[in-house]
Amino acid sequence: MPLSRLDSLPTWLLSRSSARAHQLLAGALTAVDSRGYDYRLLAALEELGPASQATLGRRAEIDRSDVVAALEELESKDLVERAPDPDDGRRRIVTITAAGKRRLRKLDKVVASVQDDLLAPLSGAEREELVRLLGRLEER
Amino acid sequence: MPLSRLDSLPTWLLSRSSARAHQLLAGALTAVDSRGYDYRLLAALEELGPASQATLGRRAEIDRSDVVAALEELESKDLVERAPDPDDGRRRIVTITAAGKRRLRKLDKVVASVQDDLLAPLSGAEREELVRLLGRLEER
DNA sequence: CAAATTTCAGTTCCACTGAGATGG
DNA sequence: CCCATCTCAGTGAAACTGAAATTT
Repeated sequence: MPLSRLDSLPTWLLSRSSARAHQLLAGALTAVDSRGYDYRLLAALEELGPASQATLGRRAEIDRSDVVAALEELESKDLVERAPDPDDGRRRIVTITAAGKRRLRKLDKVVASVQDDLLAPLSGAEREELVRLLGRLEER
Repeated sequence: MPLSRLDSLPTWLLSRSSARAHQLLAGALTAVDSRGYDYRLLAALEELGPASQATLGRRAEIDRSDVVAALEELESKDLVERAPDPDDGRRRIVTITAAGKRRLRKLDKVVASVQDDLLAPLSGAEREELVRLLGRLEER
């Protein structure tokens, strides 16, 4: 029997797998008292080095309003520090702390384990192919 | 240069492509005065034939509470009809109307065009492979 | 009695918009 | 004057929860 209309729709399949990924991630991250924004911001910070909130938000693809709240929480946990940029009064420069780096290491492990869960039905070659194809989708 | 941490994460790639898919779909559907729930419900209706609201909701993966509101709206546009099930007083049987079928044809075209937009960077063989891999993810 | 269906009311999360304040 | 940044307040959609009423 052929796949039904819905079950072969790429948008439907993407939505389902993304929802499942989100569910796995959210569960694993809240179990270690973090949220998805935390990992994305910390990872962006390590990649970019100290950066303005706007730059971080663009890299982590988080809305400007949400960046404010998420960084406030990270700062309250001493995972990042924020200081005014001496060269540009509009900016606040965000820096990852030592505790932030340790947290990022921890989250790296958690996130890697979620990838493994999610991709369990696929072989190594298939996982690479999936990543490649999804990456190609971003080219426009 | 290697892919950065975020850019090669399957969960991240899925989240991005799903968000883009959702954005394309929502835009295209609101342009024809529909929403995502409408298409999923109408498609499920055509696939299942007349069905109870609960059955429809399970097939279209829409929460029981949201099914009620979405069907009320479809009924107000005369795209579906609801009648009590004579054999089971708990159920309301939902049937697609002629206008509903026409709307579904229209939405099929809209949705197909969104798939094409979304998958534009991929060849035909790659599209099939992507669908196959995403389908495999559901096996657990 | 247990289980399923429909419905209502309310919550939570995410992504976003608008606007104001500050500064380049 | 215009643009970028940071912040706050609020909006809207999507997904869900709890509970009640009805019926099997």
